[in-house]
Amino acid sequence: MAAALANRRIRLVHRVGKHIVFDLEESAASPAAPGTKRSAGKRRAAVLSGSVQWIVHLGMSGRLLVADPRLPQPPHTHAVLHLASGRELRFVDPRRFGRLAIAAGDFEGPGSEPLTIAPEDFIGLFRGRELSIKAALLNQSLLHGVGNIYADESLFRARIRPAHRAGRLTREQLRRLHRALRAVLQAAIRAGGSSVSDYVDADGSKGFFQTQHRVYGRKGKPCRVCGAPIRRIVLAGRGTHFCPRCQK
DNA sequence: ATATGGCCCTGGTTGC
DNA sequence: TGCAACCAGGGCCATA
Repeated sequence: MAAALANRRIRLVHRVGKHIVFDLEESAASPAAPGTKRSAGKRRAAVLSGSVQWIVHLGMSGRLLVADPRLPQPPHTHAVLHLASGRELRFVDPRRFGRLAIAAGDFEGPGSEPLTIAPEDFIGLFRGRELSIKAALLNQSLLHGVGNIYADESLFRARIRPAHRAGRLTREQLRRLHRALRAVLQAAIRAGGSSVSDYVDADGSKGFFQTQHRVYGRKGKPCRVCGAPIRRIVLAGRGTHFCPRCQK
């Protein structure tokens, strides 16, 4: 991975599902550094030619931080990229659920993008499926980019029970869910994300969408719409929060 | 093909 | 107060 990243210019940083994608420019035929073993050159040529992407998944506790190299590296710093600016791009991840990878310039997640999928296609994703709508929302090969918080929040806003079988929802319910999911994701992005425990952006700044959560992390607290206590169950192995009165 | 559940991993919280 | 047990969760893998 280090060989694939060396001397590349970062052209663009974007997002595919939950993955952060760095598009890297082809290396400018940079001569092998003095001391580089020639024998390794041939095998690396395939990786080093053509467009390359660096793929980062933050998992639960991962952070990408741009920092002054004179600052001490925090614990659990697993990768450090030395930038031409003199600063460092650090990947820090205490729980090690994050992932780093190299792609050949064609990385795309398996699922559809919730912010751009057409309503009919969204409805079609769930047809005939017997799993819960909550589990379906978390399945990255159907939709990518939706995690536990935004699954719960969008189901609340669409007034749908998380345990409801995905394939038995009405078209109207799925249309509502599609709209709610888009609205939740857009609002969360505007707010800089949900810093429930670990998430920060590249400057170390926390997001603040967690102040707008209506069900996630509010077990036992009154529903902001009807006042009923928010319930928490486990679905698809994940904590799942909903209002027993508002969500049918 | 589809669905489910265990597992990884550490820091924060809870309970005694 | 101090320590241990427990819990959180995204994705991969084995299993049904």
